[in-house]
Amino acid sequence: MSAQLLAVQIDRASPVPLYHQLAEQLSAAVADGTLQPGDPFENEVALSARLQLSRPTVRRAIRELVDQGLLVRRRGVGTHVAGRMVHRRLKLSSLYDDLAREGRDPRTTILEHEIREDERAAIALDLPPDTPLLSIVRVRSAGDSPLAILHNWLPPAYSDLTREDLETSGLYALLRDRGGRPVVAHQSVGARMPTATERRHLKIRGSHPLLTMTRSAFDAGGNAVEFGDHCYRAQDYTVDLMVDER
Amino acid sequence: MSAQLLAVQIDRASPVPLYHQLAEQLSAAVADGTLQPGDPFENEVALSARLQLSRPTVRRAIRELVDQGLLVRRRGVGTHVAGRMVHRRLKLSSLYDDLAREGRDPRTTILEHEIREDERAAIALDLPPDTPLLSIVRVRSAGDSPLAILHNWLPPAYSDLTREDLETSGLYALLRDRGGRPVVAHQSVGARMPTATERRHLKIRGSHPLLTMTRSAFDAGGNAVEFGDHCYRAQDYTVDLMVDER
DNA sequence: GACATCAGAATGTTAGAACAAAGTATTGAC
DNA sequence: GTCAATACTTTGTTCTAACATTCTGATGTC
Repeated sequence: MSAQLLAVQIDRASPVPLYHQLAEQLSAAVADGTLQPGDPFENEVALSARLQLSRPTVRRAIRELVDQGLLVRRRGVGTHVAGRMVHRRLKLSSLYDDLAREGRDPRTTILEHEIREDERAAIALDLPPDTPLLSIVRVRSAGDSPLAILHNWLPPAYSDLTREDLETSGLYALLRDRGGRPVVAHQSVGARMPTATERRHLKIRGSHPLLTMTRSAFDAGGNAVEFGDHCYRAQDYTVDLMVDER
Repeated sequence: MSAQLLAVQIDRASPVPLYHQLAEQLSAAVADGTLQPGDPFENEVALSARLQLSRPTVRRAIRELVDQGLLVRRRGVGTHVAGRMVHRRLKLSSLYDDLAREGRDPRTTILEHEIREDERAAIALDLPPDTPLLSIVRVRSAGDSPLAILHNWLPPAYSDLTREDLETSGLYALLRDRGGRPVVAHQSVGARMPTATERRHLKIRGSHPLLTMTRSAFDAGGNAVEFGDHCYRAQDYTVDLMVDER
C-alpha cells in the first residue's frame, strides 16, 4: 500500500517560501482530483528525501494543508486525504460579490448617506459611543427584484466614501481598495416580520418574513472596519456558513 | 518601551509538550488582563533565553496564540496583543448545551424515533442515498416554553441511541460520549412562516416567523456525524457566529 | 487458533544554528 | 532643518539532528 509519487517542482530562486511552493502544488493535486479522499499521502521523510528539502520544511507545507482541512494526520498511521466535506472554504463575502459571481446583475439604490453618531453601531465596533460614523442605507436588487435593505456604519477612516463609489461597486470591494481588509466578523442572524416601509422597499406582498443579520467586521489588527444591520427577503436568501473547530 | 516580563513555569517532566505549557500560560495572561490589547509582547529570542527553551519551541507557542487571534505579529516590529474583538472563540454547540449553561432548564419531548431512508439527509451527509438513518424529531423547551423543533438524522454508527438517552441529554453530548466528535459543520440559515402543526407545537399565536437551520456535521476524518433540520421561534432565538479568514 | 509480545513505520517534540527580510531609529550629509 | 543612507531590532525561513510516542502488523508461544 504505497502512496502515489506526486510531481513537484521547487524553485529555490523564487522569493516565495519553499514550504508554500510545496503546499500550493500539493493542494492543487488534491483539488484537481489527482488525489482522492482516503488516499494515502507520501510520508514526510520520504517526501523530504525525494525533493531535497528538510523535514521541517515539508512538515510545514503539510501543516498548511491540514489547517485547510485537505489532509488528516494520525501519529503512527500516516497522512491521508480528507473527505471532501471537511475542506475548509471560508469567505467573508458580501451580497454584491455573491450576486455578481452568479451573473445576477446586482444594482444598488442609496437611501441615505451621512455622518452621524450611533451608539449601538459604535459599541459593536468597539469604538467610543460618540464616534462620528458614516451611515449608509442601501437597497440591493438583482435586476428589478429588490432583495435586501443594507444599513452600514463605517468608522472615520472610511467616511470619505462617496455615493458614486457605492452605486457602482460593493462595499467590501471598496474597503479592500482602501487597504482595510476585514478578516474577522461577528455575525448574528435572526428573523422577524417586515415593517410597512420595508414591505414597500422590498416589494413584499402577503405574509413573508425577513431574515436579519448584524455584522461587526475587523481587520487583522483588530481595527473596526464596518458594522452592518441588514435584512433580506427570506424567500430569496439564506446564510450559508461553515463552522470549524479544528 | 520594553515589554512586561511574564512569570512562566515550565515542567519538563510533564507529558504536556513544552510549547503547549507555554502557550497556555501566555494565553492566560492575555485572558486575565495582565496583558492589555496593544501591549508589546516580549520578543522570541529574549523569551527563549529567559525560559531556557529553544527558539522553535517558543515560536510554536506564540504561533498558537496568533492562531487563536490573541496576538498579532509583524516582521521588524514585534509581537503585540490583539484587540479583544478579534479573539477567536469558535464553538460547535447545541441548543441543549446553550440553555443548560444559561440555567434555563432545557426539556425534550420526542415525537419520532425510527430507522428510515431519507435521500436529502443522506446526500447532505455524503452517504449513499439508500443508507438507513435514525430519524429523530424532538421539541426542545426551556421550562414550559417550547423553543424549537429539531429533526435529526444519524448514520448507522449511532443508530442505537435510545429514546431515554435523548430525553435526558443533548444530542451532541451523546455523540461525544460515543467518540464521534463533530469538528466541522456546514450550516444554512433561513426564515419562513410556520405550518399549522409547527404553530401548535411551538405555541405560536399571531404572525411570527420561524428561523430555520440545516446542519451537516462531520468528525475530523470527514465521517458523517449528523444532519439536522431545525426550526426555532424567531422571537426567542438568533444564530450567533464568528467568521474568520486568517 | 487466540492472545501477548515485539519490531517497524509514521508522525510528534525539541534543540541549535545561520541567514534573510522588513520595519524603525539613528546618523550623517547637504 | 530636511532628507537619504545606515545600523539595529525583530520576525521569517531553512537546515541538521536526535529522541519520543503511537499505531499496525508480524512473530511466536500456549
